[in-house]
Amino acid sequence: MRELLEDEDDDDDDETSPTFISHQSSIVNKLISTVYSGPTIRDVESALSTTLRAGGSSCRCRIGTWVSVPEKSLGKMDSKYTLRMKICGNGVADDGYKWRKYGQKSIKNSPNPRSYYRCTNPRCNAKKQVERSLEDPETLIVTYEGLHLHYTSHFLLPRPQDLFTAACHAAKKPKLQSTDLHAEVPNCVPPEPTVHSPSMMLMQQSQAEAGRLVEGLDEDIVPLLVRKPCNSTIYSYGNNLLSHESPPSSSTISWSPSSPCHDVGIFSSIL
DNA sequence: CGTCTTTGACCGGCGC
DNA sequence: GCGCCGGTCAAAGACG
Repeated sequence: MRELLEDEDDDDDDETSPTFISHQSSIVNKLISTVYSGPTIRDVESALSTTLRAGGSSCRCRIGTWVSVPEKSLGKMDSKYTLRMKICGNGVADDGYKWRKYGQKSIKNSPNPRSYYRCTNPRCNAKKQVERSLEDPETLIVTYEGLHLHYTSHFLLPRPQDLFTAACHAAKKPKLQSTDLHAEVPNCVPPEPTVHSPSMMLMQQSQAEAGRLVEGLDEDIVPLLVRKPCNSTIYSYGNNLLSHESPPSSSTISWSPSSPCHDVGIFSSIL
């Protein structure tokens, strides 16, 4: 844990303020981030600010989801944040959490209904709203509210054989979870996790640490690879767009500071 | 039989 | 106060 905190301090100078109060809040934030393994508002803010500094307002997930973040959601970082995501084929990227749909409403001036989901974990008050974009029917507008008070496995990088086994189990189970847009994983390929960004490496260490701390705590998680099928996957290597049938890794994160488009692993866990 | 989705009803906030 | 609208509830049905 101490190593975790020190590592994160090295990674984020903003939280190493000499004042006691800020130090306290820093510790609290780290404790929270240790228990909560999903993306935090700060994570999102950090990732988004990086993207915006690079001159763009969109991110690209290696999973194949095109993410465009409205700038209006950046100014006020409360417990809500909105993401736009491209539907991949007949499915949509999922965020690894299990959601239960509790309502659907048709919205005024919108032909597309809005679906309301709640995290199935009883300890968690996270919610999300999903609706299709008016401009582009293939784009989903996902609004997240609240934080997941439990841990997911996105950054724990489960053993490749575990992912493979889980993916094969999923392939045997046609029933889809959470949304009506999910699709089955097209290829069961054991991933080879790689990390390109030092900060993301630290995040993975943090997640692994959190996983050890809360081991056995959470059960309603599904490996990201299993739940994020994309028949047509968009990759980003710098400014180049590549298409592949299957991603080399569900948790691979590449980062190019000079590129307006990034592979942002944190968003793959959000979506 | 348990879990999840669907969908109409209900409730509260907000503007007029 | 009233109506509109978005968010949530809960009963019923579907499904494995």
